[in-house]
Amino acid sequence: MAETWQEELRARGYRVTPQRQLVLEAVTALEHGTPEEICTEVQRTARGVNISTIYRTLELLEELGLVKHAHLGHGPPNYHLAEEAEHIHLACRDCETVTDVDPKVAAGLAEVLERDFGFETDVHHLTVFGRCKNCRTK
Amino acid sequence: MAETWQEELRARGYRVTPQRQLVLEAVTALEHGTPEEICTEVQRTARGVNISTIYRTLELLEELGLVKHAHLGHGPPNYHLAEEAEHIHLACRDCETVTDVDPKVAAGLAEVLERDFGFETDVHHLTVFGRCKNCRTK
DNA sequence: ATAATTGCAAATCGTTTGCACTACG
DNA sequence: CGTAGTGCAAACGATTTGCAATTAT
Repeated sequence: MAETWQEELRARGYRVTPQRQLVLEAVTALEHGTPEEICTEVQRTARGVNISTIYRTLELLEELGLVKHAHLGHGPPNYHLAEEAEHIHLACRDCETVTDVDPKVAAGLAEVLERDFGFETDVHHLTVFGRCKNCRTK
Repeated sequence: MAETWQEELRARGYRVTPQRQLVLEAVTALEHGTPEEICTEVQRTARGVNISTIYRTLELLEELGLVKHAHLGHGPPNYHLAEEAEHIHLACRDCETVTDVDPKVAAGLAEVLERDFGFETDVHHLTVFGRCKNCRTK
């Protein structure tokens, strides 16, 4: 970890602001958060922060490769740290919870798609919809 | 084909309207259409049809099990006939095209998720993001 | 006839943008 | 000090809703 993200920001001519720190902390804390949820989390410590700043900051952090997002069903996108991006999402259609699982489980799929269709799979962006263990046993 | 969808509609107390016929035809014709696209297609034969009717009708047709939808990236959802739902989507992040492939390719994945996580995979709802053959060779 | 369905316009939700003001470097 | 970043309010695109007029049964 030679370079902190703050240095990385400055090196690219961006500035380190409290808002940006807070957004990154919120993404870390929430693990899977929508812009709205991240905004609420940020506002717990800094009431004045505007939702548009959240959007702009998430875009920036994603450009820097610090966070990533995935689309889980209808709703707004879901942000998480890039480091923790190495997983695929299991989205339950009933209880709406998201479970992270090792991308290994999709290795076979990716291989077939590569071989048969020349398709390069974006594994970390993969979301599998279905029903989780809990909801099935009800 | 003992029961037509028209009979099915009436049996449930719904009515068969030209709008509903047209929406179903449009979904059939487009294969993968957003509400907006379906609306445009419908309006080719019936100018007056309102977009809100399209939404209401798609919801109804989905409830009846005639059509299904999937979420492909950011944009609006994508509707297709339920009969043709037996495929998974490969969504290219560059050219935005969608390729349908046999759900068999995901059989292994579904099996692992079932065994290791008790998760029931909604195979027809599966969308794999990545880059298609075409875009990769550019 | 009469209840379901539609068209329309307004409301809503998530997201983006223009701009004057603020604050990082 | 100068420019990047912010808050705010207004614009935006997709979707939903209330309601009066229309239409399938």
